[in-house]
Amino acid sequence: MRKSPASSKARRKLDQPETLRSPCPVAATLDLIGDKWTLLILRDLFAGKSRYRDLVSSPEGIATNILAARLEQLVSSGMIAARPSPERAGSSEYHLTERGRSLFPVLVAMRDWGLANVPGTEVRVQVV
Amino acid sequence: MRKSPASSKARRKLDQPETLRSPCPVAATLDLIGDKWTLLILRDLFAGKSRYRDLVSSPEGIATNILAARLEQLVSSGMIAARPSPERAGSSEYHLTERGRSLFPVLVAMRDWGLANVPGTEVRVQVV
DNA sequence: AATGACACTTGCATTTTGCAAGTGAAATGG
DNA sequence: CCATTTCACTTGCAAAATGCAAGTGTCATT
Repeated sequence: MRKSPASSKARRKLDQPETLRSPCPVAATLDLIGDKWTLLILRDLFAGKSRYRDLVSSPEGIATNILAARLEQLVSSGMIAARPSPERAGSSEYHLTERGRSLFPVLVAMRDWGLANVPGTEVRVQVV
Repeated sequence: MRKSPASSKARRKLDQPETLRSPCPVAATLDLIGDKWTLLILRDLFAGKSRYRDLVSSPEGIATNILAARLEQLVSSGMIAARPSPERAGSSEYHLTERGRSLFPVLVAMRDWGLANVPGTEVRVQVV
């Protein structure tokens, strides 16, 4: 299909802002993942999904422009990598990098808190 | 000072949206804390801060209208409680509830990830 | 060749964020 | 007691982000 979705940046700093808003590691992490969708995309990748339509079809109903933008940010920040799809020429699959995988404890902590605190939640795919 | 900052809601559901966007506990947790400021406020409360001006003066420079709005949401969702301030009549101090304290593992996981992945971050207050 | 599916992009309305100034009440100083 | 300062916000508005719905280009299928 079209050009690579990943926009490689010269001397890329893994999409952290040019200057940190503070030296706090929590703040820096939030600057990368602190929105309502990014961790859900990572959740799905942990669960084995890899194609754009897999991610779009998750139950939360992410908007396609938001998904595309988040995937680009995740590639740019080194959490995921896009690989050519074996199924469809010109298309990509998305996979977690080591850096992305290292967010697993964050996902687990959020999953556990949600299960303990929000009635009506349940784990359906036992990954996170 | 003026009326209580906490807006008590009839049959309050701890500020979870009326319907979950999915049964996923990660999604439900993100709906409560998935922005760039909420966890930083909780971080400061874990660190022992309790007054509005303490929170405003954190290094990240939160906007006052955002801080007020987040405090209201946190009270509404049961993570923190507002108590009358012993220092200043009509003013409140904010303190973590049990529910708020149970977010500690989320903060720790984010702190640890940030320290490992974002150069220039460091822990200054050894709470999270 | 026509049609359908996929991976987005686009235009625009709505919502959220955040700046800067302002407000009301309490505390402080003279 | 009055004036000033401080605190805890609120307000108005501009900018940015979000998200709906339609559209586009390419690949796969019929």
